[in-house]
Amino acid sequence: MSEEELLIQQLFDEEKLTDKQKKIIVAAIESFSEKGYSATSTSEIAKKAGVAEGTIFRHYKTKKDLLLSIVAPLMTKMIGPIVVNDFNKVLDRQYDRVEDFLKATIENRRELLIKLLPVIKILLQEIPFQPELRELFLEQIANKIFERVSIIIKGYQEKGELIEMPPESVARLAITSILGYLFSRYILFPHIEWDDELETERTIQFIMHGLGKKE
Amino acid sequence: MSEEELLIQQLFDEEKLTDKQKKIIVAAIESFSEKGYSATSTSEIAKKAGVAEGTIFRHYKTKKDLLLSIVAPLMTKMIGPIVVNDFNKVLDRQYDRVEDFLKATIENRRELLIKLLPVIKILLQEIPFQPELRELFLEQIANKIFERVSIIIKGYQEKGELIEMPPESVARLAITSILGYLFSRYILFPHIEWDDELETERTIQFIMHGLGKKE
Amino acid sequence: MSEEELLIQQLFDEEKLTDKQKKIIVAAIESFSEKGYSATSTSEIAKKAGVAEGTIFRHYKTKKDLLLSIVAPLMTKMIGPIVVNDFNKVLDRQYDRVEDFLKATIENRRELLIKLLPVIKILLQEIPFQPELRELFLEQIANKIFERVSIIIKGYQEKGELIEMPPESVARLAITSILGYLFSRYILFPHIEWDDELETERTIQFIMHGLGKKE
Amino acid sequence: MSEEELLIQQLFDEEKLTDKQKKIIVAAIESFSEKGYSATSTSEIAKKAGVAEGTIFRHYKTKKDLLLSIVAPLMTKMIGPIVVNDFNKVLDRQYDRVEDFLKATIENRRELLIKLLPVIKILLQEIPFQPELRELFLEQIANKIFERVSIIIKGYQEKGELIEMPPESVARLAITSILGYLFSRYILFPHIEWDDELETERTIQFIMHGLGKKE
DNA sequence: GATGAATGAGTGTTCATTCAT
DNA sequence: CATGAATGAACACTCATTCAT
Repeated sequence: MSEEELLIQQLFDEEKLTDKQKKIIVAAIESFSEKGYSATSTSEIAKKAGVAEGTIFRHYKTKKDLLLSIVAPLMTKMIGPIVVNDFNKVLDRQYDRVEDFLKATIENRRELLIKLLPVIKILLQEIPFQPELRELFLEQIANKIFERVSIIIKGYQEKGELIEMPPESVARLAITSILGYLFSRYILFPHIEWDDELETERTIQFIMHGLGKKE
Repeated sequence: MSEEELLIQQLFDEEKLTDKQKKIIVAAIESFSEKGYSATSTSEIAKKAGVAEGTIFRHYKTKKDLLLSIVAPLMTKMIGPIVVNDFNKVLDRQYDRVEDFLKATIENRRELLIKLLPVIKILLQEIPFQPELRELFLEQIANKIFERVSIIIKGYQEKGELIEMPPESVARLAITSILGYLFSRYILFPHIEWDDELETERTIQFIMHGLGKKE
Repeated sequence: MSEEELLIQQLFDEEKLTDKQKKIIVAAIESFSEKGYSATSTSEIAKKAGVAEGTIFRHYKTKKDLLLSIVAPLMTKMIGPIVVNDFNKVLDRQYDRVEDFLKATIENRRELLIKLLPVIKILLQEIPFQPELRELFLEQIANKIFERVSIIIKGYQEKGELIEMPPESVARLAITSILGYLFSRYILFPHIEWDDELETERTIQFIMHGLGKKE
Repeated sequence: MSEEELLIQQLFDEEKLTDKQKKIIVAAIESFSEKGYSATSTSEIAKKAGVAEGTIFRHYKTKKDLLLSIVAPLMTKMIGPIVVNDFNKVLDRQYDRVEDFLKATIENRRELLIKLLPVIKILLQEIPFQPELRELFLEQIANKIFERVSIIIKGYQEKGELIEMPPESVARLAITSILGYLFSRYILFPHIEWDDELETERTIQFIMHGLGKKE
């Protein structure tokens, strides 16, 4: 729980959350990611959080409000820094090769990613059904990231490190490969033993060189 | 509707479905894929199908039963043939190069895939929450496909067409790339104009050669 | 089942019952007496009887019809003979003493009573809730029996065998004692070992001499 | 209604019942005893109680819970005092003769019994179908009462007031006679005019001396 | 005569939300 | 602020009954 609380503070610290609010958020994340948003009842969240049912609605006008208040900061607070911090390093030529950039990005975000996995899962699950979420996502992620990423990609393309292909396609292929790994790893086959470092390596190798054998 | 009916017949033909049953299935697929399984009520399905609510439960004991009866045939009827028909062609050396195999597989399944997309969407959405579904999926797909695919992959690896990498990893990377494309194409950004043929080509190229530039 | 079938024939023989009808009756008796009339569904009866749901309603217009068709013959066919046969024997002075009459009546009806217990249980359970049943019961039993019994009782009273008390009260006390025994024996404490003969003896003794010690 | 409210308070006073809870209980008792537990719907109770249907389920998890919460106190609160208060008086030799004991017991409980009759009716009706009820009944009544009653009976037997017969049989005969009277009086023939005092007298006389004439 | 698909009102129960305390 | 009783619409599901086959 205290592990989760840290995550909560990382995601939600700026707005001052009361103790009860934190408990509600933690409980909601747990339930939403386990059973899905629609299949989770507010009373269940209240019970798990140890607060009265009414308390939830004092802080969040509706259930959907609660969902948004969980998922929105993920997009604004989490993705933002990645783009700004990490990408700037790339733009500052700190990584000569794409591999190194990818590796570094994944590496120093892995722990955070795993911690955030429940929230990411909620986000991915609900994006198809919540127009507000989709729009928020498109504004915050798709556009911002693609904008930045395009520059990076173009940079590497100019250096001859990446093939000529519209940056959006490059981004799509790279990102879905990484998310595909996470999906297989943590949602489809969580019970299998994974050598995470090796499999990350392979995923990066795949992104860079594909499956075809070089002769 | 008649388009959808064709799909229904393709997926469900063996069991003789009554007229009302078909209408229920069509309505359920539409609603489940639009709003999600949990957020769809049986009364809504009944209204959309133009039948009494009781009629649903005469044919499907529970709501979950209805979900399974929609999604299960997708796995047994759809994936089966792909494995058996297409893969046999590969084993029979009809495709010399992996590219050709991938292309042919995607190409002649594309229409079906698009038609089945709502059902696929339902499947992907509910797998994380329905243990029965996950198990069914693992039995029907993961195991059967990986078994077959391993042979094919090993074959190409022996021919020097594919890099040395455990077949499971190869399969995972290839498959998630394809599904990632479909997810981006039809779920995340369905409103963007896509040049499907070109993007398929790129996805295959990516799978084969990655993003790194050959010099 | 063949045991029960005999009972069915005894109760229902005159009207010619089809095979299916018999099965319905047997199933209904079993379910009604196990779970009560209201808590038993017609579909359940149909399943237990091995007939289609519609078949029940071909023979019995409504569920209540089915109930009445089970319980009514108990009153007309069962109680009738007791009154006519046995009571006539008493009137014919075949039993000098009340004890002997009671003993003989209970004795040679015991097996039948036990077999009919499920139906009796249904009758007792539903009398408070079904006005039709209550009226039928009052007409068939209360009035007919009390009429006859009054004569018998008056006879024994004149012989000085019974105390002076209005015959209705005498009848009530005697009958509830016997039914109270059956209720304790078969409904409240069926799992206890009972010495039936002894306990019947005691019940009769109680009816005749009460609990007070003669000095 | 205010009459019934008194009853409610007598049965349920210890737990503090809200106003709505009382109304629900009163309505449930009325409906259950009029139509039986299974034939009564929760919506009907809600309507009669003037509360929302959801309110019932806030206080009682299930419909059966409501039944138990009505019937259980009858056993613990009603029967308990009888056993403790009245029986102690007997043990304290306050009643020399069994008749006096029986008379006093019935007399000073009659009003309460009549008020509780609806609840008693529910109890008697549902005992055959609700295993929980039967067990509760056996624990609370059968065992506790028989234990106490045995002592009393043995006491009177030693004094030569009661015949030699196993105390359980004595208890069964006495109790079913009293209940048989109540059943005839209030359930089977409530519409007939009864001289209650006289009929109670007769029932006691019957229990003590039976129907046989002393010469 | 027998079937079982079809019905729609009704079942017990849960829901998100409100509001007096 | 926080509570939890209260709500009534909605929920998944069952019911007795009908009727075309």
